[in-house]
Amino acid sequence: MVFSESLKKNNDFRNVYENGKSYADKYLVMYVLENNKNINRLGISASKKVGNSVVRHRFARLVRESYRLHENIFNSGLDIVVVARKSASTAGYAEIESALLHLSKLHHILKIYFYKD
RNA sequence: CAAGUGGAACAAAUGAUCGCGGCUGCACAGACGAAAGGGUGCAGACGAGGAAAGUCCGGGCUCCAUAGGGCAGGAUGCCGGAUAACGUCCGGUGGAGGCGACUCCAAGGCCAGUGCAACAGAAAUAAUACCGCCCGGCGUUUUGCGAAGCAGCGUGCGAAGCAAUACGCCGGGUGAGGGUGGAAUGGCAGUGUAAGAGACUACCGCCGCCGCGGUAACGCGGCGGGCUGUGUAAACCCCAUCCGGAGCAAGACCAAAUAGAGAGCGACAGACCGGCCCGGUCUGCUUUCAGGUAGGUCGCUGGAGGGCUUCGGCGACGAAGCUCCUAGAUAGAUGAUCAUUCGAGACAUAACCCGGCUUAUCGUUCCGCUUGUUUU
RNA sequence: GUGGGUAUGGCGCAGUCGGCUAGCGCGCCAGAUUGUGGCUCUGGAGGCCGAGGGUUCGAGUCCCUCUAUCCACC
Repeated sequence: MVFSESLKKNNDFRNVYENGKSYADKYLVMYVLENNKNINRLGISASKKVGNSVVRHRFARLVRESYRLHENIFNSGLDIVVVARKSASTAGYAEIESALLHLSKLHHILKIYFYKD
């Protein structure tokens, strides 16, 4: 990913949870906070309640792939945390991708020309 | 062909594009960082499992502790072997199930001791009390006989007595009959007896001794004892064997920071001692050392490793030769899209490494064996 | 990675050394009381003790495997 890196520290996650804004739908919860840098940082979280290791890893890959393929239309300078809900355990790529883009629109973090389509 | 049984292997496949991880090679910049270290691009081959899971056992490895021995605690538990080790595996013994192939068994010791055995039952381990059965004595009831006697005259009544019967009491014999229980003094049949009893006898069981076979567990045979309560040790316990503790966030190295120690500097600044200078102390500056946080590196994958052949062994396994090398992340790499095929793809993601066990699981293929049916 | 706890009526908890039909409080239902409701009194229903095996004559209790959940330490 060219413009982004991943969110690593527990303190970073904590900061986004406490100070960021959140929207949610059936599959995902998305927290967003401006980080005053010129890159985005993406954090993915899935608790043990969602499923076993295979399910959680697959969720993380689907989110990462969805973000990677649409990276160029995101605004920069954001910390984004995506949390899995329980129904995400059975979701495929198409559902996760549409959910991610839908929540991004609600956050107004996509570049302007995307909305003209 | 059907049903079954034991074992082994595989775990959707192929192609294209984009993307991820470390490795190798080449190129670029020598930017980032105090240092340790590292960056970017291109190419190449490689990149999770049979259980990677649960963390139930065992070992390697690392650090700590440790003269030697014992106690406590824990684990294991038929015998022999395999192994680095095991609670695993192999072979055998005994028992249970199945027509069979075959499967299953925490399978040492309740004649070392202690504890427990509700309810039911006469009684739950202490001995025989209770009931029963048998014998004898006494008393009473009923029936029969009935000398004397009475009525009376081919008979009837009938005290004592005798016999039988039933009940009660006393004394003795007997030993499992009491049907309740998971378990009742070995079982069953007969002899025997007043009634009975291993009291005696045959068979089976049990215990002891001897012989033979086997490394052993144990098996087979013979002789003897008439014979001792049962269950529970996944109750305490006894016996035998084994076990030091912690865990890769182990541990080692580099090392900003921040405590600390030493040396140097009076060139500079401040404070204190002092009337002032010199001098001294503290802060300071430079430097060395110790220390180890953030961060980084190693540990980190070539190993009790896999495959094939030969040899030894019933086998687990061992030996020799040839050959192969196939993840190593550190917030944690396998995904997305398209196309084709089939039966429409289960369970489930390495985290120091191995050997097992247990549990989950869509299916596919192969081999051995058993039983039944049909055909020849 | 290591170690430990809990699971019992709808809820919160007892259940001893294995032994009779598993108890307690709150709640629920019915009745009594009251003009009505509450309080009170009386009676009642509701459990296969997380799941599956095993040991035992007998298991909520003992042993094994599994499931869920909670906690502690590095």
